[in-house]
This record gives sequence, C-alpha cells and structure tokens, in this order.
Amino acid sequence: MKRTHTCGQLAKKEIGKKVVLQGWVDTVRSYGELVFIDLRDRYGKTQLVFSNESKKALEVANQFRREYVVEIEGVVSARKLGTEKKDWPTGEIEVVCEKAEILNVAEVPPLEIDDRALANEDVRLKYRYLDLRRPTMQHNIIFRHAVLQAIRRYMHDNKFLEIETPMLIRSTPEGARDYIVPSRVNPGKAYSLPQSPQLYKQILMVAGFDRYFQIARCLRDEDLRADRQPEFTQLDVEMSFPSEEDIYNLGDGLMKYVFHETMGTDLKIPFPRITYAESMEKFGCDKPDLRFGLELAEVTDLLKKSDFEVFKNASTIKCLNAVGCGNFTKGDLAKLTDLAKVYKAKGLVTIKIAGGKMESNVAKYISDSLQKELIKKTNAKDGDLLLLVADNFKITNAALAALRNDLGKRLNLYDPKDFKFCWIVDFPLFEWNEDEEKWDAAHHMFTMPKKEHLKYLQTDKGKVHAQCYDMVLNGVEIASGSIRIHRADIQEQVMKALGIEKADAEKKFGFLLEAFKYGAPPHGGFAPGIDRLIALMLGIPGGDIREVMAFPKNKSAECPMDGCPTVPDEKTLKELNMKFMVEKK
RNA sequence: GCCCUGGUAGUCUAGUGGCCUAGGAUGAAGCCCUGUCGAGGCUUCGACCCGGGUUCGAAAUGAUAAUCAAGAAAAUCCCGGCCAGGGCGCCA
Repeated sequence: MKRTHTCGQLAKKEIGKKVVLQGWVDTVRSYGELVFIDLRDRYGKTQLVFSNESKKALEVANQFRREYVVEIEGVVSARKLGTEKKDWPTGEIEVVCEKAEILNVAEVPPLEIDDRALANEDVRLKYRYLDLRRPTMQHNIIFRHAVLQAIRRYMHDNKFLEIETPMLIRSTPEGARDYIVPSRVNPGKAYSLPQSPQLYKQILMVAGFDRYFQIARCLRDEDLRADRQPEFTQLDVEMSFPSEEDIYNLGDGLMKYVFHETMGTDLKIPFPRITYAESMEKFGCDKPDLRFGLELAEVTDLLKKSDFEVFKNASTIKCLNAVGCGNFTKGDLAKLTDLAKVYKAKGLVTIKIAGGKMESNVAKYISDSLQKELIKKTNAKDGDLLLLVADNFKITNAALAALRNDLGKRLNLYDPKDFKFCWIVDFPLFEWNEDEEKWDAAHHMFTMPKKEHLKYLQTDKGKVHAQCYDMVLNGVEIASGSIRIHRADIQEQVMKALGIEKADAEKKFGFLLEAFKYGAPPHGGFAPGIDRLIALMLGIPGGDIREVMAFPKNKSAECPMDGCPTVPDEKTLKELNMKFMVEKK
C-alpha cells in the first residue's frame, strides 16, 4: 500500500476518507479490546484506534511496541465528544483502523525518545538517529533547514552566486591547525581541508564574479568547546567594489530577512556600530552582550593614587558596579573571585557600598576623597557592590567582561528571547604577541589597513587600524569580515610588518599574490557562523551548537556513533605511504 | 598541557559513614481494563566505573554495679586510573 497522508496532516475536512498511514509507533495505550496508538512521523502525530470491530487489525495492534514501523489503513473519524485534543493539529480526528501491518520491528530504545528526560551526551551521540527522533531535535534540524533556505533566497535575490570551492586544498599559511589528507597519487604529499574558503573567494573576485556566497563547511583541528566543533558551517560571502557600508547593509538586511522569514521576528536595522576601543572600555571585550548595562568604569589613574600596592603596580584598573549586589554573601564573592581567576586575574577586590561609604578590606588604603571620586565615577549607590580588577590591560578586561556576563545572567538582567545585534568596527590591524615578542595579524593578514594608517605600517604598528568588523549577537561573535588587500604592494608591506619572509610567503600563497597582479578588484566580505547563529535563534542553553547539528563530534573530536577516527588498516597506510604512522601507546 | 564538575538498573535520578537486603521515575515482561492521549491498576525484572587505601565503634554478645573485654561497616572519606561534560590555553 502507498501512504496517502502524513501523520501531521489529517483534520476535520478529511473525515470519512479512507487513508493509509505509515510511521513509527510513538505510544501505545491499550485496553486489550480497545487500543490507542499515536503514530509519529516528521510531520506530527495521529491517533489510531483499534477495536473489536476489526478483530484482525486489533490483533496486530496488540503486537505493536514502541518505535515499531507500521502501516495502517482506516477511516478518518471525528473524535468522540469531549475527547478532542485541541492543542494538537490532528487532535479533532482519529483514524479508525481496519488493517494493520508491522513493516519493521524495533528493539527497546537505549534512550528515552522524549524531551523531558535527556540522556547523557555520549549516549545521545552514540544513538544519534534515536536522539534525532525527539521533537526538539526534529524541530532544531528543520529550523536549520529553514534558515539555510532563507539565506539562499536572500543571497540569490541580491545577485550573489553560489559557487563551491574545493575541500582538498593547499595548507593555509597561519591560524588553526589543518586537517590533512594524504595524497595516494602523490606519495608523501598531503592536502589540507579548508579552515575557510578565504583565498578561493578572493580569487573568485579576481575572476570577476562580483558577488559570491557559499554555505561552506570549515574544518579546524583545535580543541572543542560547546560552541566549537572540528567541522562547522559558515555562510561565506565576498563582493567586489564594496565599501564597509555595503557590508554592514548586507549583514543587517540578511539578518532582518532571516529572522523575519523563520521566526516572524522583526529586527530593527541598522544594527548599532561600536568601535573596538569603545567596546573594550565599556565591556572589556570585543563581543559585548548589549541586552543589559553594567558597564565598566576605567579607574586606573584614580586608584594609582591609593596606598594599595596591588593598585600601584597594575597597568589597568577597572571597576564593575554590580548594582544591588551589596547583599552578596562570602560564598557569592568567592565564586566571583574564582571566576576572575579563571581569566588569570590574581584576585578580585570587592567593595560594598553602605551609608555612602565603602566597606572592604582595602578601604583603609583608599583615602576619603578617593573613595568619593570612585563612588561618583561608578555611579554607586547604597546596596551596590563594586568589583575591581587590577592587572594588565588584557587580564583586567577579560576578567571583568566574564564577571559582567555572569552577573547579567545571574541577576536576570535580560530577556533570553531578546536579540541584540551590533557591529564592532575599527579594529587594530596588529596585535602584540607577548610570548613571541612580535606583531600578529589581529584578524588575518589579508585585511586592508585603513587608508590613512598605511604610513604607519613599518613605523608605528600599534596605530594601524583595519577595515575589519565583527557582527555580534547577544555577546557572541557570529560573523567576522573585512575589506581585503587587493594590491600586491600593500600585501607585501603587511607581510613585511608581520615579519613574514617574502620567499616563505611566495611559497605558501604566491598564487594569491600572483592573481593580484592581473587586475584584482577591491573586494571584501564576511562570514557568519551558521551553527552559532541558529543556536542563538533557538535559545539553546550555553550556545551548544551540537543541538543544531545532525551529527556532531564529542569533546574528544570523536563520533561515538561510527567510532571515528579509527586506525587505518595496513594496506591503506602502505598505499598512502604512511607506514610511519604507528599506534599511539 | 592545565583547572573545575560529575560517573548509582536500558534511560533519568535520590543518596553526605550503620536507618541501603540502595529509594523514586521511566522502561521492559505479564495480567486486568471499551475513550485513552505522559492512559490507569496490580505483579515481576534490573544498578553503586575500575583498582588500592583509610576508618569510628551503634546495636547485639560475654563477665559486670559503673565498667571492662573481644569486636562488626564505604555508594558515601582519601589516593590513583579510566570515561564524560564545562572552561583556560589554543582556535587569525
């Protein structure tokens, strides 16, 4: 028999129709002589009824077990008065079954196919096909599809061409570790899997395609996090002759469209733009969560004047006014201190404000007039709690940014369904690497410096800003982009500034520099992370992108379902000239 | 590489040295039930990640007036390992 309808389809208007349904047995409610079955498929659930009126079908139904795949034929009927289930799309009807057949039996599932009791991560991943049957996972994956389709429509409608770039590529010069793939026909050589299609999309601009996009898989061999998988998906975008403004408009418009099409949410555009410097000052990071306030106060100069040695020796002192947290217990404060220490702060100074005065074990080191200034600067009131970190620029900001996010969440300072976008702009081009005592590219080495800063490239690198921008949503970086360098001479200058040898550069990506010689247009683009975006849209706790991916890896970058990675067999190793690969002890 | 948290039936969980022959839920098996929808009722089944270590002495017992003697415990405490998750580093 061929199925005539899906399990989410039947309603009052089909009453009286003879239908054939196929699907999974979701629940069995049996009286022996009267059996109710919820039949499930991707589209929904439909109640089946078996009774003595069709003895043969009833006999078969009594053998139904959870997750059996079955087929039935029956008549759509109105439910008895008072037994309708109004909150179900199919809740006003049921199918009175005349025939039933078991298409496949199923063993007892090793996890509950139920959103109310989540199994552990490893069990879920091992039996992912069962985990994916849960309504929430079905919804997440289907929602992901909707987002991808909306993106494709928007990009297509804006004249972007979807072009695929290779997965087997030359190793990229910097950044994350590559996954490599040995080449059989080129013994001893290997391809890399792309960390992003960066160079290819730039070359597509040289090729004159003007506007490109790709929903691209990117691979990085780095340690995992809740929001970091070895394989992830980016919307990769590049356009020719753009201004920064064009990129912002594209990003604003894309997000507005996608949110509207998939969730009916109307975002206000343009998204606010905040300079990197301002973001660091107010929020201590370059990905601020704008759903709440709690801005940081810069108090370095002020507290340098105190008698507290820690303050005197620090290069950056900043203060977070935890409004209304003056009642925090010792335990609460210890937790905050521990959090600050995760980010390498040596400690956390806590000051309670009461009666217009400071209550703290460091208060005695701070003169009355300084106290007054500090209270004024941080806008502190009685019942507030001041949190101070004194260290170098990086540590002070990182620790306080983490505290700020923690407090925002803990004090319920925002609506979790709120979406606050912004662009962080005007990044520095270079970043000082303390360990190696050299300048690194803050974004990547193909980023165009601001025109007016070109003159500082070799003399005052800290002054050079980049035509570079991040899109941030609710404290998460969801896209990063830049105007690229399209001229070989500027590219060479930047590489020189980074201390990259010309011969070395020639070897690694000479093909890009060569392409630039043949009329490369000015170009730029950006790349939103699709997994993170969808996780945020769905409000997945912790931003866990595994919840929006069909087959993610576990924290050790393994797939518990298929057991990869595995040790290749002898024959394969031999063919690939990889006999050196030995089993790790 | 490092830090933190955790590991109890198929699954989720309770458990803070004796009240644990380990409780509950879910599940499975069986029985009952003609309007359920997380069906219900009854019965049954099923677990402390692995390896070390530490340890008090209740009840009961014997001789007794108190007391003394002998003397019993680890899911729980400690160490190591393994596994999982979160994070730091790393990830332009």
